Amino acid sequence: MSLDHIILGLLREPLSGYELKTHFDKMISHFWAAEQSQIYRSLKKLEQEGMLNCAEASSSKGPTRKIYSLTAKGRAFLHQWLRDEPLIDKVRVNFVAQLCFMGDLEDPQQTLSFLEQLQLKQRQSLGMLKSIDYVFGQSNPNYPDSLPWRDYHFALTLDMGISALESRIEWCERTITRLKRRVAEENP
Amino acid sequence: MSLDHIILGLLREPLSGYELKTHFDKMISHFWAAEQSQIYRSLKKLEQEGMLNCAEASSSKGPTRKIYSLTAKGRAFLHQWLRDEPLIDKVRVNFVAQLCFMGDLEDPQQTLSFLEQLQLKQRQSLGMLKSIDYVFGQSNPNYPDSLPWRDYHFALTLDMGISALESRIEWCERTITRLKRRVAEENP
DNA sequence: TGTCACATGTAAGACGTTACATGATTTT
DNA sequence: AAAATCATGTAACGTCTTACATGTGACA
Repeated sequence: MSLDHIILGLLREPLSGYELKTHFDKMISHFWAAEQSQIYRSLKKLEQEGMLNCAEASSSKGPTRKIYSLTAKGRAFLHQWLRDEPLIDKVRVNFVAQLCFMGDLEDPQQTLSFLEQLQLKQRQSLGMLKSIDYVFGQSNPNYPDSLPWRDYHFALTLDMGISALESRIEWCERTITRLKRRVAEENP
Repeated sequence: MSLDHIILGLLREPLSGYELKTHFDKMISHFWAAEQSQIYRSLKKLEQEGMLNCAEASSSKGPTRKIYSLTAKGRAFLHQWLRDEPLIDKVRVNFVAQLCFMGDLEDPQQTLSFLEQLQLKQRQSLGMLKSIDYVFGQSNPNYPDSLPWRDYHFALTLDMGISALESRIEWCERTITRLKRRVAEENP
C-alpha cells in the first residue's frame, strides 16, 4: 500500500502524526490525498509491524506528541518499494465518466459548459501548483537542475503535475473549439 | 458513487452483469476500472433502490442470465449526475510517489531506468488506446466530428486519454534527457 | 476428459470517508 | 470568555481487492 510507503518516505526526519498530515497537505497532496484518520491508522499499524519507532515528547504548544521515526526494517521496506518497477494505478476519473455519457442529454450547451468549467478548475489547480513550484524555486539560480538530489526528485513531481495539467487545459481548449465548430455547422 | 452512475450509463441498452463487465474492460477501463464483484454488488443495490429492473433470461450459452434495464428513477439519477459540475477526483498516483522519494537511493541509474520503464509502459497503454480509437474510427470519413452525438462523446474520452498519455510520454522524454545531462555534468 | 468461454455470486480483509470526541495553549 | 491552532485519536460506514465457490455448454 502506497500510503504506508509515503509515510515511511516522509519520515527521513522524525515527525508526529499531525506534522505528517501537514506535510501531506503541503507537499504530497498534488499526487496523493490522505485523510488524517488514515494517517493515524497507518502509523499504528506500521509501529506494530516494526517499521516505526515511537517516542512521546511534550510540546511547547498543545498536548504531548508522538514522534515517529524509521527503523532499519522500515527503511528496507521503503527502499524495496523504490526499486520496484513503476506502479501503474487503476484509473478512476470521474469527469471523464461524466463526459462519456453526456451525449445522452442531447444538449450541446451542457457539454460546452461542462468543458469550460473543467478547464477553469484545472487552471485553478495549475495556479496552485505553480505557486508551490515558484516558492520552491526561489533563490535558486539554476532551478531545478542544481538542487540537491532529494529535492530534485520532489521538483520533478511538481514538474510532472504541472505538465499534466497544462496538457489537459490545452485539450479542453482544442475540444471546446472543435465542439463550437460542430454546433455552428449543424445550425447554419 | 461513480461506479453506479457508469453502470446506469451503460444500461442505455439492457445488459447482464457479465456483459457489463466486458463493456467495462473494452470501453470504460481507460478511465474507470471495476472488478466483477463490484459490478454484481452495485447491480443488486441499484435494483433494491429501484434504479433498475431485472429480468431473467435463459441463454443459448451457459446458465440463465439476469438482464438489467433502467427505470425512470434510474434515468433521472443518471441525468442529474450528468448535469453536475465536473467532479474532480482525489489523486493517488503511485509512480509519482515512488519518484518523489527515489532521491533517497542516491542512484541516478535507478531514477533513469525508472523513467525509461515508465515511458515504455505508457507507450504500451497508448498503443492499446490508439488501436481502440482506430477501430472506432474505421469506415468513418470525418472521424470523430461526424459521429452521432453519443458516440462523439465516447470518442472524446478516447481522445482525452490519448492526449494525456502522449503528454506524459513527452514529459518522460524531456526528463530523461535532462537527467542524463545532469549526470554527465557531475561526472566529467 | 479436460479446458475454455459463459455466467453469477459470496467472504474476508484492506482501504477510504465522514463525523465525532477530547483536551491544551495562544490569541483576540 | 470565545475562537483559533495544536494535537491525537475512535466509530461507523462505505468501497475495493482478492480469492474462492458453483455450475452450464461447446469444442478439441
